Amino acid sequence: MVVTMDKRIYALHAGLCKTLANPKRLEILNALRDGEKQAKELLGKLRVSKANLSQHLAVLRNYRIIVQRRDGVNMFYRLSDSRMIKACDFIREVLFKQLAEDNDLLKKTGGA
Amino acid sequence: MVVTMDKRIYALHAGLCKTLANPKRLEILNALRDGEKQAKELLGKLRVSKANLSQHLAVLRNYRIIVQRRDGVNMFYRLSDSRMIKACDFIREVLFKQLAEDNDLLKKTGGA
DNA sequence: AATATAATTAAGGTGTTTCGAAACTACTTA
DNA sequence: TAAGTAGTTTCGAAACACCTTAATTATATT
Repeated sequence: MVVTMDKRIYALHAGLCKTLANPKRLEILNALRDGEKQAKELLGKLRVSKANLSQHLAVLRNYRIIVQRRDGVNMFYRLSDSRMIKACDFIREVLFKQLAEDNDLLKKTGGA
Repeated sequence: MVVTMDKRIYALHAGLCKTLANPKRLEILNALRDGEKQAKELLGKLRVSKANLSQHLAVLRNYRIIVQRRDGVNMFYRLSDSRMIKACDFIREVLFKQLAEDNDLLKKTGGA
């Protein structure tokens, strides 16, 4: 019983992580970092089709990473929990550490 | 030029996030949380085939989330950067918040 | 050298993700 | 109510991830 529970938690946890496993969705979350944005604004920032943006926003909405608000004909989106972007930031730090390591290696070997 | 750079960073960032986007890999990382473990031990904890475990470990190794050490015929694995598990923990907190919200909703509506 | 143990790699089938194109819905204003 | 703007959904194709089985590599023991 305990085993089954754990397995289900891991599946849900992985589901949430999946929402971060795409460059465009990361870009969306990053754009929403400092507050609410119109879908139209996002469309301007990211170089994506309207449909595709909407699809990615739907993924984030379905996993409740972002919340939607309508104002007339416009849709506004914002992050629903800042911990999600904190998680992103930790992972980004790991990435930069890796890139720094690669750079060190390159310098030491002189690219040979 | 700046745009291209950013796009590549997002792609690499997403790659790193992808390593978390699987229940079994999350379980592996969780098992390594408090120190090095033998592959054999992991095989005991997780209910996975040896080949499949090895594949998941390879993914984590390729993205340098874990590091490998051989001792005779045995392989030992450990986390290479604790920030990765911190990121996991933030996401897990978000998950538990969501589950709590669902539970509240259920109570309020009485399941009807 | 032969066998055993621990782990990895390869091949192949199945399911999932992603994206573009086209159709559709919701709201606003003339 | 017709047309316009903003956004969403559906469908199908290509790419990718995942798991199983079978073969392979690496080290240790007899």
